Amino acid sequence: MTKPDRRVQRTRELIQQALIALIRERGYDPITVQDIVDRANVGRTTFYLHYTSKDDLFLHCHDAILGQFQLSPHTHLAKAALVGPEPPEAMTRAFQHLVEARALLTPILQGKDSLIILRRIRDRSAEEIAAHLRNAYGEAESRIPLDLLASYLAGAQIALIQWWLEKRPPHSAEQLAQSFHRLQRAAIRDAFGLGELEAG
Amino acid sequence: MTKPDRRVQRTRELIQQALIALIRERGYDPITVQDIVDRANVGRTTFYLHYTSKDDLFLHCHDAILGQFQLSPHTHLAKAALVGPEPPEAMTRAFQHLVEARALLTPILQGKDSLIILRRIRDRSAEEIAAHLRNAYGEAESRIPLDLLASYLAGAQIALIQWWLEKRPPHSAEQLAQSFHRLQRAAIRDAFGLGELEAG
Amino acid sequence: MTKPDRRVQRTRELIQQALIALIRERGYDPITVQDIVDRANVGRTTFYLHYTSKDDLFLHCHDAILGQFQLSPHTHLAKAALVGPEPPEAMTRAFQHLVEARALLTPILQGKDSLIILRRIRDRSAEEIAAHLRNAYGEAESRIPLDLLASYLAGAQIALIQWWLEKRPPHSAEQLAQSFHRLQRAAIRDAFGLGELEAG
Amino acid sequence: MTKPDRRVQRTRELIQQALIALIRERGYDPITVQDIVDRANVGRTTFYLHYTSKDDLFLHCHDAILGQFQLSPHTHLAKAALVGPEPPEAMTRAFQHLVEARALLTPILQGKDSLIILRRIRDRSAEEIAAHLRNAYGEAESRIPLDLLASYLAGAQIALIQWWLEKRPPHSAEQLAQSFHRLQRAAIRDAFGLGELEAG
DNA sequence: TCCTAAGCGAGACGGTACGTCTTGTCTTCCA
DNA sequence: TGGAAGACAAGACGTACCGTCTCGCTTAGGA
Repeated sequence: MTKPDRRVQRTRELIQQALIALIRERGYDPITVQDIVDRANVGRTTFYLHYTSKDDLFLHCHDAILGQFQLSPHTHLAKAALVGPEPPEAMTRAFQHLVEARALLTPILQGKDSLIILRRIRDRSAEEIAAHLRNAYGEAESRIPLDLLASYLAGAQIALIQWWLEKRPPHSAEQLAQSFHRLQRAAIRDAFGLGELEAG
Repeated sequence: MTKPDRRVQRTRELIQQALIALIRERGYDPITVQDIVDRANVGRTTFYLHYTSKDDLFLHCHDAILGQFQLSPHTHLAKAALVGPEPPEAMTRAFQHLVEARALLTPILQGKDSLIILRRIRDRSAEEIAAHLRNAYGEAESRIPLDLLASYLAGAQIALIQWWLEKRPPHSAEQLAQSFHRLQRAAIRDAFGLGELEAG
Repeated sequence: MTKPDRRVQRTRELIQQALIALIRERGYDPITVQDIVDRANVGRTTFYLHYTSKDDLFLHCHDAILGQFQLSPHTHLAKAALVGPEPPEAMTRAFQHLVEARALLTPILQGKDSLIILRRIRDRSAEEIAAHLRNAYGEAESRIPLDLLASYLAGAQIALIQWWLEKRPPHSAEQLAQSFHRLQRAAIRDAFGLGELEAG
Repeated sequence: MTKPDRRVQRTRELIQQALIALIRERGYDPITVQDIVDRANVGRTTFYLHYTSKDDLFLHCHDAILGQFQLSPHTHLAKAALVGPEPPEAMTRAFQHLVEARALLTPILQGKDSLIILRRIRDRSAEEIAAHLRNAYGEAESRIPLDLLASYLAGAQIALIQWWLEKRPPHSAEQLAQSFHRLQRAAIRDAFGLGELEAG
């Protein structure tokens, strides 16, 4: 049996919070391990005792980061949500939330070192979408392989968010949500042959 | 006036070819400047005389790389191409070409350092798509902001290629082309309200 | 009053024996505190409870080590012993003993960290020699300051032993003893003006 | 052919001088490689380009250090020098020089890390003495193996210097020289059976 | 045809960060 | 309640690259 050892937990949190704080200040790439341990008031060795590298630490922070992307396929891809051209309220709120989280997200979306987590977000997102579609519509019904479709949707979603946060186009969160909703709906309808139920 | 000096040109080519060759062998990230100059039989100084960094050199190689992504919106998003559910032949060929170029592309798509060029490919792709749509359909006609739509399509395209080359799912190039074509068509039809012309 | 506490004694012995054993195996320098506590089946804290450092422990082991240098001035510098050119039997035995103790002594004589104990052996040896000479001949009789003479003899003795154990010249223990005896005798005779009693 | 490259020579001198200066200030042991490169205004890498460790550097400084021990067997063990009880003038001067060099020598004689160079001084000294004796008196003439005798004399000499510089006894340089001379003379006379030519 | 400036190979250099190692302290928990 | 277990802060270590720098050698292209 391993004892949880409250100290260990505390140390890890100190280190993770130090990283998050530093990312907000200067972005991810220029941060060094020394910066992190200085900020966390922790010995260099201790850092390597818990994480193998800065990237490894970063991956272990993904809960703090993934949580920012609050786009759950269960709500924004629910069958009911895809009927009309209006996006579910939750999606609009999610896009609004992204703006607020920009300080943390921008450095992550831009830094080259954070590519790993971006990839992970994308893959996890694709998996969730695929699972949801398989569940809600059934694999066999689709004219397009579900894994392909999921990858398409997940990639488009990430790209859209990246584009919006980086390029800062003048579109509002509502507009974003609506456009994204339309495009998703079109893709899924096409895949499952749901026809044009209304003009939109 | 600067004289072209054939030697300068030759040196740059040596360096670029050295990089391309090394990428094929081990991927992009682990390559060091020293590796490149050793391979190119060139002095370290000479390298920095022409390029400011490995990334800078990489960007100057982008012709050699961008050329591999032979997806031009002028052909695969042409109005005529979007009528039926069958992808234009050129698109199928482009996907087939990607498989052949896998040895070069995979390290680039995966390495974190190559994020820059990936971003550049994506942005340039988005610009081309936007220009094409503006030209072919007119900005005003769209229910979705054209820049947003272009970003969506470009992101989805890159993600799909990445997914296909990395995960190596069992779908053929033809299948890829067809699915991708359907999804693009659905998005554009939805944006421009072209209705369901046929069952597909 | 502190209780002797047999456990404390036991722990110290465990630690000391661990050190001695490790010295025999790999020499002194590369041993770490962690090595010692692992070998002794003792907690790190416990070690520092009894000794302040590896060197400190080493000094507390000196009985186990000093005992190997069985050269007592009371016997090998006794007035009677210095009459003839033949060394006292005890001295020959002492040199023979050194060969047997080589496994333990060599790492100590060579390791840089063991300089402390070597210095201590030398100083103690010099003190003993000085006390003996003062006692046997009287301070005033010497043409050479007794502390200087003692230091000279002690230094020469250590050096000879070091040289013999390290360089492994082909001379036998008997030869060593005889030569060393002659040289000591010559030094003391010169100091106290005892003339040439015989040809030797 | 290797070019000497004046820069390399300069760098090495900078580093060596930095070490010597630091030894004078704080002794040898507590100096770190970083201290040295800081003082020498040299990159850490550069240090390791020329020397493998602090000790290695130290050994390469031995000319600067060995020179302080100006006791050449050719003068202080010359046949002529051993006739009378008075030490050659050069020996007295050498001992006087040692006092002046105390600031540099004391840290070296005491620090545990400098054991290496001390050993080297001792060995080289022994070799020189052996060579001189072999040359001046002939190997066969000695009742004592010459290498043994040389080791004895060299060890005694180092020990005496160490004792004098460390313990700072009230004896003058002249006294030291005289005593040391007598003892050496006695040892060599005994070895080569030169009898007592005079009372001394 | 020479000669003179540029391009170049070679590699030393200062610098930054890395991941590892050992030390001595401090905490927790068990017997 | 003392000791084993081991987390921890501190900081030196030797390595890997970086981008800059001198140093001569080669090699045109204009005189």
